[in-house]
Amino acid sequence: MTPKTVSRALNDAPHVSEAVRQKVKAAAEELDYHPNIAAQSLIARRSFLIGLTYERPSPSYVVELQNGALGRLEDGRYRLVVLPFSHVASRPEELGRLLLRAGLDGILLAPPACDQPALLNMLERQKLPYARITPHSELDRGIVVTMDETAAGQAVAAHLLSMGHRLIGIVLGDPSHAASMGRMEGYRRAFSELQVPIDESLIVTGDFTYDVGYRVARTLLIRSPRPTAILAQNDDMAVAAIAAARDLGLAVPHDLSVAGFDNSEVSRTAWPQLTTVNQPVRQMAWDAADRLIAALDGKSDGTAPLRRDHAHELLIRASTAAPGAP
Amino acid sequence: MTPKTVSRALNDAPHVSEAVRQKVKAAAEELDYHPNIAAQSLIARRSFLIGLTYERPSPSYVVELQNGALGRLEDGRYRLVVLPFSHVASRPEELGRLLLRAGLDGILLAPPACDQPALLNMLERQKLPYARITPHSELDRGIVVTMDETAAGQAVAAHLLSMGHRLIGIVLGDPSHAASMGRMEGYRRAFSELQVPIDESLIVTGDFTYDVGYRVARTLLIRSPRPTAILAQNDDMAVAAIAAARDLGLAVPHDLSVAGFDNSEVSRTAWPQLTTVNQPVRQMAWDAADRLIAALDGKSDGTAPLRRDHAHELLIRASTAAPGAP
DNA sequence: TTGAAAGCGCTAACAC
DNA sequence: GTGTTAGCGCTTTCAA
Repeated sequence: MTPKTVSRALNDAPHVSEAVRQKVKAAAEELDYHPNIAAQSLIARRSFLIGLTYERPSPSYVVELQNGALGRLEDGRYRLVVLPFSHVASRPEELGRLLLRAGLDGILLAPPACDQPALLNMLERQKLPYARITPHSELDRGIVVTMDETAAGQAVAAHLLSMGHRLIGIVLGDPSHAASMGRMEGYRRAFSELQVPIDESLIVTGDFTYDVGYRVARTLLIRSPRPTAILAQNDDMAVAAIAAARDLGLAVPHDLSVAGFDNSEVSRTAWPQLTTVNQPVRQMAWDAADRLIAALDGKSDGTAPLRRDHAHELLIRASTAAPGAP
Repeated sequence: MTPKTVSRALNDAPHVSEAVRQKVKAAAEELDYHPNIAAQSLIARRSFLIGLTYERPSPSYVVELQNGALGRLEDGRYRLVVLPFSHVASRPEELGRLLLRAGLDGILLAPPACDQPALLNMLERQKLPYARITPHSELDRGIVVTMDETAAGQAVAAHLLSMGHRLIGIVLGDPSHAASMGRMEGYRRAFSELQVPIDESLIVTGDFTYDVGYRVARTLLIRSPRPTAILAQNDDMAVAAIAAARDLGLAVPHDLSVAGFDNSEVSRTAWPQLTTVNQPVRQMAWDAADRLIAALDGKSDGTAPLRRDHAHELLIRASTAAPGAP
């Protein structure tokens, strides 16, 4: 019984008698033997490691992202390495070096890293395959999984307008996330469709966090005339807007309607429950992992499109109503 | 210039002239050369991979855990592999096999995996080092980072009792998490210290999730006499209790005080903000990673205790008040 | 169906 | 300070 025979038996390779295979497997089990992955990787020229890069957004987003990817990886052949990285926009090469040094077979890029051309250039130069989750620029580059943010933004803005709101405060997210601009563009379309002018002074900038969201929402609510609705670019800021309203003695949705974005956990546990947009993060992450792995395994049939769009879903809940509604 | 010289230069090993070292590094930079980690691992007999295992609890807990560990790993030498696993209690050997096959150097175990003796046995048999985060049994086994759940439970229960509550509903978490029992024990101590009897019929069992929390909290609130306060074993269930109260027309904290556990994001964004207990998850995860790595690098000085306790912190916020307070 | 030899990319140990 | 040799644990030839 030579090493090679054992190798064949354990890997279910052909040219081994069934009897030998059984005996080898039994012995391996008995001895708690596990092949050395480093040695296998050295030969295969693969690490069986997939990276996931994102930038400190809300916990629920991160977990959805991870669970989506892990769902696809669950046969255990590939392992998921998490590589969060802050301030990508100001130092894309640094992230690139980190990723290239991590010995990955492929990488899943969430916003805003997926929108850094300098980073994509580095990865391509080193032939490190990547899949981009909801990028907003260069949509033809690499494997892309998207949701039409503009259409989603338009849907939620149209919802508020259709209920009669005209003075609508807008709380933008971090401007370095392209999602922010895409959603804003959707708002503009909804307004222009109804020929309602946008009051630019009612647009304020947050950074997707609760604390900053609270502050900027408050500035909107102490204005006169006061907006009757607030469009927040994510749920955390929308919840913050509700808190700011409450602290000013305003009732939601009677005095103020609030809509969020993301359908995060907090949008359901908030009170009133948030009207928001569901971004199928989990499915998109699964899809991205699926196609990245297909590419790594050489199984992409070449005919599959590189880009795939997932649908958004407007979830109308209790935080929005007609102005002054009971 | 032989391979070995290059190796020495790149690894900042001694016995290389500074001139050569510079030249080698410049060339490596120029060629985007990165050493093959698999080959290095094969020699070093280390993968430089740390695993993190947990069971689908709240997103904020998971992210705190990861960020704590990643904070310690940030020099990039070690990488973090996430390995969530459901229903550990019913199949610990399956998780053990997964971990042993993942080629890890060490593993961070969060609840409830950290409390599975069968799992610990497997890891020890294979000499896979581990660190346990807030275990509740066999506290002398391996590297342990804990918080005294009983003391924390006692603190929060004492808080409610001291405000005059006597009819207190208790919403337990998943009984397979030992934390649940530890916290309950703390509640009992607080009651017995004041010689207040516990009404066992006011104890209900949830599973740490919002949805089940809502259901069981509701059963408490439609009882007569109705409890004046609810002790929930985590924040998600506490928020659910608030929602159930609201849906029954009860005001918090006027008609019902609610206290949670965990100081999760939702405890701050809820309304009213939750009285809760801060578990320093992030610091504990950092500490666990720190000591695991010290052990892997052979740098544990042998004098450091294997177990380290972190302090809890009772956060009194707006969801608790004296019974009937305005 | 099985085995022997060679080598994946790197570095420890030992010359020089 | 630098080079040579050997080998980490596994699998791919190719031969038996």
